[in-house]
Amino acid sequence: MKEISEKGIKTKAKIVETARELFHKNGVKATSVDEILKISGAGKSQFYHYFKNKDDIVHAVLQFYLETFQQGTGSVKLQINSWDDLEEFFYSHIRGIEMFNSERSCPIGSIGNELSSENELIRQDVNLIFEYVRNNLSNFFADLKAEGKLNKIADPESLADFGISTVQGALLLAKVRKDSKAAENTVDHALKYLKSFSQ
Amino acid sequence: MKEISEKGIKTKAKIVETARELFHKNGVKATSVDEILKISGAGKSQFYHYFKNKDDIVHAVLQFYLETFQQGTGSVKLQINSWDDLEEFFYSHIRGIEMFNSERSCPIGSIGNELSSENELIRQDVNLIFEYVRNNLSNFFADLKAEGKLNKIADPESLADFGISTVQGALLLAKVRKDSKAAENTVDHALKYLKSFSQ
DNA sequence: AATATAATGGACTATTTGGTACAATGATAT
DNA sequence: ATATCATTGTACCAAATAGTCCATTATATT
Repeated sequence: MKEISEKGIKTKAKIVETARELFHKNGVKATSVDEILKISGAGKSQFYHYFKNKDDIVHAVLQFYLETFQQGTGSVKLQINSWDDLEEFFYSHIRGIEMFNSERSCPIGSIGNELSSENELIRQDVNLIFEYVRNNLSNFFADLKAEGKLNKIADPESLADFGISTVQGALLLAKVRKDSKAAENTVDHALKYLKSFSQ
Repeated sequence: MKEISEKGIKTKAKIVETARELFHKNGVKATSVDEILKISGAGKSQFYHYFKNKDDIVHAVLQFYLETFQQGTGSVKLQINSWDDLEEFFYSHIRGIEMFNSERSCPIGSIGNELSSENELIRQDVNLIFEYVRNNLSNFFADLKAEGKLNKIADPESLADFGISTVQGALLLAKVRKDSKAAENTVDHALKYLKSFSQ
């Protein structure tokens, strides 16, 4: 496979989209290649024409998420330049899980949890995305601090860690509870804490 | 299987212990029944003598965790009667993952993430444990409040949600990063926030 | 000792899994 | 038109999986 035609791009994208949905809904290990193919309408030869193996499509799905963040095309915006933006960042995750009746957690964290111990490359993929998010949060705090709008004792990076963790934990809790209320509470408190450094 | 002998109890316990370790290390779906048997040294007939099916042993493992909490026999203590106890609750989780070089997250949350969408009973098992932990945290805050030692605006239950979420998120982040520092940061901040309600 | 019941060993099976082989078709550039 | 290369359909395979069956051994009760 050297080149890839317009048609091929479509086929490939369809497979990735289907895989993404199934991974999010049921998990990676609970999703068979055959199921992806059946739903996407593609054949087996198509799948292995575009992907080396099953791990490779997990990689492709994670790549998709990263690009979505980078291009700002998803429902979660990482252009955080104000406290309002930060609020929006947090609450967009809550809205995200509510769209699925709190029956799913974070599609990225979920893959990280399931496969980090088994596949080092996938762990790195997930980590890369987390780092990307972390940097965006961290930069927001650092910028505020440079402007003297954030308490001097505040450490931007550790606050960013705190931000990611609370979101991940909140989404997991929502899924286990099948209720988004605890996640909302978590996010409310986390935001309140972060804002307490504002000055 | 009506009664179960001393010997049987041992065999069963050995199987549960092995399963618990493997589920924690690799995940439930990544662990085959055969692998559990091979490592525990038990045979197939033994397994299906004591457990209905694979889901049933996941249930048994979760039951074990619940009992460990209830009996206070594990490394995480839920008898929280002081801020020191709460600190210990949080940091014992950090120590827990560091014991495994930050290559594992919470064994319970992990199962919740992997199986909640597929098996409703297991989701309820995990939820029950989370509720148990939540109640312990919540009661601590409520007691403080009753004594006038906690800010009146503080809501014990939502603070408990916040506590569980941060721990879960912290552990997940540690696993994906293969580093416990971010988890420590998270826990530090969470504790600081919770203590800010003290008075 | 006889009986009942629990505990084991291990072969077997049906199904699902990820992955391959290979031929056939479609498009495209010269 | 033809050679080339991407795309697709489908049959196939070997390995792994969860779960069954049945015979045998251990243990305890009478």
